[in-house]
Amino acid sequence: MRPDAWGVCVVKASITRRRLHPTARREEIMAAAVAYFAEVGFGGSTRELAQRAGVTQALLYKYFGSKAELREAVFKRVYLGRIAPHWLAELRDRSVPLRVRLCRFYGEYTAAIFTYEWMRIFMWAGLDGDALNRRYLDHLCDLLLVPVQEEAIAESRGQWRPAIEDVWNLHGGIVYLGIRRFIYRLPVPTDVGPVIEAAIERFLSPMAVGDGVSA
Amino acid sequence: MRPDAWGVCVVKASITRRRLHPTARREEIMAAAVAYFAEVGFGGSTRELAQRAGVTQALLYKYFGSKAELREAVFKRVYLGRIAPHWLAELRDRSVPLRVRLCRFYGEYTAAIFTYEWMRIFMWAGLDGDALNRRYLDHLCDLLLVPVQEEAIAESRGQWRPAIEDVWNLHGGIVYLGIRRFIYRLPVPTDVGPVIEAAIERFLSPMAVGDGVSA
DNA sequence: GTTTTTGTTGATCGAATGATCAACAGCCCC
DNA sequence: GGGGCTGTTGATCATTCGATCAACAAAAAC
Repeated sequence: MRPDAWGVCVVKASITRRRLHPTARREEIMAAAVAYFAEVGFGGSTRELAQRAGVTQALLYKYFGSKAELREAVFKRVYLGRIAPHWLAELRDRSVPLRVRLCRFYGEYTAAIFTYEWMRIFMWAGLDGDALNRRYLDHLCDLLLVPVQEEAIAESRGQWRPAIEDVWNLHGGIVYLGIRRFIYRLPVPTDVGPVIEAAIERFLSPMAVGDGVSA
Repeated sequence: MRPDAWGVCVVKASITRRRLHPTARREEIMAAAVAYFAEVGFGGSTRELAQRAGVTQALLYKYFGSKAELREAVFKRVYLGRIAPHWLAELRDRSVPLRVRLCRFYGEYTAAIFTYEWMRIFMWAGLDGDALNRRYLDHLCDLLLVPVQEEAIAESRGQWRPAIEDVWNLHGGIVYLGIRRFIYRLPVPTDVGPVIEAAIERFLSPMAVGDGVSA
């Protein structure tokens, strides 16, 4: 392991020993931890993590009191600030057709969460029964899915009243693209835009029925 | 642990020591393994598994050569025979409206896979990068999703040609119900039937456009 | 250049893990 | 009811795990 550090000089193995500012070192460890735990889950060993971070295993405990603490830090890093504040405002902007609003929102949302790290850590955490996971989805529902539901009712002038489960179905169908790609490692279209737009079109299809008659 | 075995008589702890037929014992271990690994993943210890199965840890190795072998047996148990052969025939039966066929199929399909064990073991295996996982989904796509696509084209007399990604979107939206319930442990409707029917209705909505004109 | 500070390491501990083996004991057969 | 087959157990081994600590050395302060 780390064959590059064992090139010519075999005597002094600690060539690369560098002293970093605690903030920078902590950042390096965090980055390695996110990548490592995303790959193998939180059952991964602190030793291999340390090796990937280019430090000793003992050093991890100078920055994180325990493995659980490191795990929590990884969660916070992955979850925090993942929901952009302007998404709600965009979803509520009734000067724009709902179809366009939804396409924009899910374009940005999938751009934010369709990453190897986010998708997998979220799933590992879900299986582990972590509370942060549930809290994130509850928050997502209250903050974004319910507004989608309300905007659909508003745009159809009350003629179409989708259940929240219909919005979850739209959401799930889209998120499942990321699950197929990053969890199951199946091939999915590189550009998910058209697929998402088609899904949104179908989601809004009940609106066209009442709309055509009333106009 | 096993407090019931330590009731009055403390001297002889092996009261419950029973000799079972190898087939029966193997079955007991398998059942315990499916339940245990579904809960905690394959990182769970053989000792706790043995405890739940009511046997010693050493006995596991009389029935399975290694933990990996036991794991494979659990996979096979969970995957094998999960896709009912008559589903394809039902999906192909053009004497029944496609909407009805899809509702019946996904009613039976979700009844088959929306279990704690199947959902979670499938997800653990997916994150672990197991090949069986990918093979199952490839098989599912070829055997059932492509037929759904073809039947949609046929029923619309070629007027609507959904992409396979549209079928995946339908599928994902439905499966996501099980993910929310068994992976994220979120509340979902006890009767998912109406939700699924609504999703199928939206999936088929493009058909209504061309259909009304041509008739 | 010397001293001080502190980021970093190698060694190590106790607990838990997968796996093995001789010894035990329940069940079948005569 | 007494052997004998074999399902089952307790003890044990070698690793690996998370976590700790004194000792080292690179950067900062003077």
